[in-house]
Amino acid sequence: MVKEKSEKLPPKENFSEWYHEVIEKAEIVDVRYPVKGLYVYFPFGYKIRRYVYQKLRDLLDREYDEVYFPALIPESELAKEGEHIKGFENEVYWITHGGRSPLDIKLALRPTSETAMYPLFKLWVRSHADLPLRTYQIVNTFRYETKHTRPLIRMREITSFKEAHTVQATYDDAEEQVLSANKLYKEFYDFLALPYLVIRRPEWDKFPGAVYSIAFDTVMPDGRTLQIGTSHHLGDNFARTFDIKYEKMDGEHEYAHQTCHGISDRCISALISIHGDDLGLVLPFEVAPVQIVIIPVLYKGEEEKIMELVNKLKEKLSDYRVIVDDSDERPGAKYYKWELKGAALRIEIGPREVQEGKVVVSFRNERKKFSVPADDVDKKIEEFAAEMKKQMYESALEKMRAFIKYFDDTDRLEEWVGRGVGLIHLCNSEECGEQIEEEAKGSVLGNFEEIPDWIDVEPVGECIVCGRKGYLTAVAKPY
RNA sequence: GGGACGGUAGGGUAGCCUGGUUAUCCUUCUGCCUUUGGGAGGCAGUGACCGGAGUUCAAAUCUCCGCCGUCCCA
Repeated sequence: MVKEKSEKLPPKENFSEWYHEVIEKAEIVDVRYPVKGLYVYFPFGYKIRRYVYQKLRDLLDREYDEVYFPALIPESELAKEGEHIKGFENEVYWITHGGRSPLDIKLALRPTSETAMYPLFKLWVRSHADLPLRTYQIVNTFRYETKHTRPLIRMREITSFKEAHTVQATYDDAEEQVLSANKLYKEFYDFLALPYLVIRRPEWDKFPGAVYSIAFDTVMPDGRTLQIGTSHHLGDNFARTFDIKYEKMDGEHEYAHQTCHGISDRCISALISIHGDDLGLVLPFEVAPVQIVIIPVLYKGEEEKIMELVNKLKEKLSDYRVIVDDSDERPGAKYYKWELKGAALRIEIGPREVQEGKVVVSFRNERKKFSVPADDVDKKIEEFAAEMKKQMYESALEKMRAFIKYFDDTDRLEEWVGRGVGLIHLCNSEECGEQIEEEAKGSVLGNFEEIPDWIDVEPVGECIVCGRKGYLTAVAKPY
């Protein structure tokens, strides 16, 4: 008889509830910190963060240098770039006092670091030989969000903002950098087995101060989209504001061109949301805090023989993050526990295995179980990890595809948006964009920068609103 | 910005209308016994009325203020 257990998660179809429960029960973040929009990473969640961001660091370290800039920005710098400050002024936290004395110049808690970094970039960049300058930092940023805050999705303190900032000589060089950043993001999200759409944000929704913005969007299990990466071409807008010039070979001075690109904690919320299932977390092997859990099935009188095989195997698997769960619980309870925590591989060892010299292996993602000779397991781990990731990616992509549908009629589009992503042809005028946002009760994410091969729609067609030339555009309800 | 609702152990809750017993139940947690191939059982134990003021012989319960949170509308 199956008893309804209170520790059971709500089903994933009930996504919002599932998400909050899994984040607490699997010990990702503690939502009980007594300030709205600020969250605490549990040790377990912080491990996931560390492994995910380690990958991001490894990718960036190929061509960027890590730096650190202060968290406080003087008002005078923050306000220099007109468009930029307009985009952020309603969400900036201000430090107005030092002790009891009011400050002469207020200090902003960085909402993002352009205006912290670029005054120094002016000093760092002197000649063409200093370019390209490629830097990144992984820091916390603050935004006074008034809309519904959500753990890892919309936070007042973004705890893990990876922001890269580059300086190039020419517009084209900077454009190349944007493309290279996109490539890097693809590698990152492929590593996490997360599918994405690469979309150019409409003019009215680009990063404040940018020439154009490209975003990576993914689709959450409820059909709403989540922006999980951005990359912006800043042209020479900031260079003119902050006077970043370089001396060319011929001795002339010219304004530099810049890009910036960011990834935040949202990559972790996507990881949890997209791969997770009714039982809890499902994580790619590489970022699972517990890659392998060994569960001894101890029968009376045979404990010693069983533990002998368990310990031998643990030794052989010492290259991985392995846990032997020999706690005083029934095996079934342990299976559920480690499934909740997203342990990628489970190995069961009981009297049968000792007798046959085999072990039972179970994949977390598809929960299939099979026997492997005990002597071979260690050599098969990489193969298992790769197989699981492939399955996870395929399953995630299949789900995303089901959320994406083309429409040539706004009524049907409206019915769909909010449950999934609508594709339409749309011209790039703001009037048509606004009209469609109103009618579809969603947001125009923008034109496809790259159309995935599984989308079988013409890239160009008649604008659904005005009939002029329109481009393939995504409309959705974003987080 | 406007409105509605809420705050009782680590989590979820009952009690509040109609003030009065040792504050209910589930879960978690600790210890012991027993058990172990998909959430076992028994016994014992730890743990709570958001803060302040007021009314009253007596406040989780009624009143006011504060703080925090959730939902809805702009």
